[in-house]
Amino acid sequence: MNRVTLSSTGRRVTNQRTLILDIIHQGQGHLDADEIYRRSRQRYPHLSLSTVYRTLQLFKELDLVEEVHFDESHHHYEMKPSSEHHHLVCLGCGRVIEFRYPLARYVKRNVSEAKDFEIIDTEIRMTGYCPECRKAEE
Amino acid sequence: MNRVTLSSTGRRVTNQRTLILDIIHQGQGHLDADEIYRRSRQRYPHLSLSTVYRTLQLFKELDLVEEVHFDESHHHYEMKPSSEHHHLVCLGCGRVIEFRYPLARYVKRNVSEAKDFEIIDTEIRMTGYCPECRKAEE
DNA sequence: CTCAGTGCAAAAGCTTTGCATAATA
DNA sequence: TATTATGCAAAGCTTTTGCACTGAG
Repeated sequence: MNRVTLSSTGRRVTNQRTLILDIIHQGQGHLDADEIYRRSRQRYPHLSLSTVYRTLQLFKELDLVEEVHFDESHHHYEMKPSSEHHHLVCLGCGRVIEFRYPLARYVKRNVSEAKDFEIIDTEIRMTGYCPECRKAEE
Repeated sequence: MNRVTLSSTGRRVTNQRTLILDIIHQGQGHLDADEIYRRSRQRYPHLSLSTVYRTLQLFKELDLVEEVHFDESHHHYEMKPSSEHHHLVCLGCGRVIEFRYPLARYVKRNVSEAKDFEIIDTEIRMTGYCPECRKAEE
C-alpha cells in the first residue's frame, strides 16, 4: 500500500484502501468500478460500492491511479505511472491492448497548436477489430 | 440535412433531425447532449431530450457524427468526416483545441500490436495547460 | 394510409451524498 | 479519544425505454 502518500496527506491506511489498490494493480489497468467492486468483495464481502467510488476518487486525487475513458459506459482504472502508453480497443470483443509509444515530444515538435501548451498527459486511442473478431465475422 | 444518407437507409427526414444536425454543425463539435438539447429548444421549444439522444445515436450509426470522450461527464459530438483529427484539452479552462495530424498509418508501421488490427479510428488526446491558464496561475 | 419518429413519463444505469457506526492514528 | 473512513440507503445525473400519438413518405 502506498502508505507514504496517504499519511503525508493525513489520510488513513485502511483494509479497504489496501485491498482496492491491490485489485487495481493486479487488474493490469483495465477494470471498471463495478469490476473492482466485485473482485474486492471476493476477498472482503462486507465492502460497499460507495467505498469503491470514494476510494477511486481519492486515488485519482493522489495521482496513484489513472482514469481512462473508452466510451460512455466504460471508465477503466489503472496504476500510475502510466504516462505515454496507449490503447487499441476492439469494437467487437471490447478487449484492450496496451502499447508503448513515445509521442508527446514528437507531436510537440510537429504540431504548432501544441507548442505553447504545457502537456501533462498524452494518449492515443485507436479503435477497430482484432484478428479474432474479424475471423468470427466471416 | 444529409437527406441522402437518411433516405438511402429508409429513415425519415424530420424537423428535429435537421435541427439537431445543424446545431451540432454550428457547435464546432464540442457540445454535449444537454447543450445540444438546450440550443435546439431555442428554435424548437417542443423538442424532447429523448429525441436528442435517439437522434445522436442514429447519427453515430450512420457515421454522420462522432462521439468524443473527454471525461466521465463530458461526451462531445462533432461532425464527420473528422477522422485523424485530434484534441488538446486544457485542464484549466476546459478549452479544446483541435489539430490535424495523420497518425494511423505511422503508428501501424511502428507498433507491432497494431499490425493485425483493422483500425477504424485513431485519436490523440493530450491534456495540459494552455498559455492563458499558465499566465493566470502566476 | 402506413409505419417510422416523437413526446412524455417512467425506468434503468452509474455515481454521489447524508448520516450513524466503526476503526485508525 | 478525536477524527477520518465506512456501510447502508436514498438521492442525483445522464441515458434508455414503453406507449400512444403524430407526421413523413
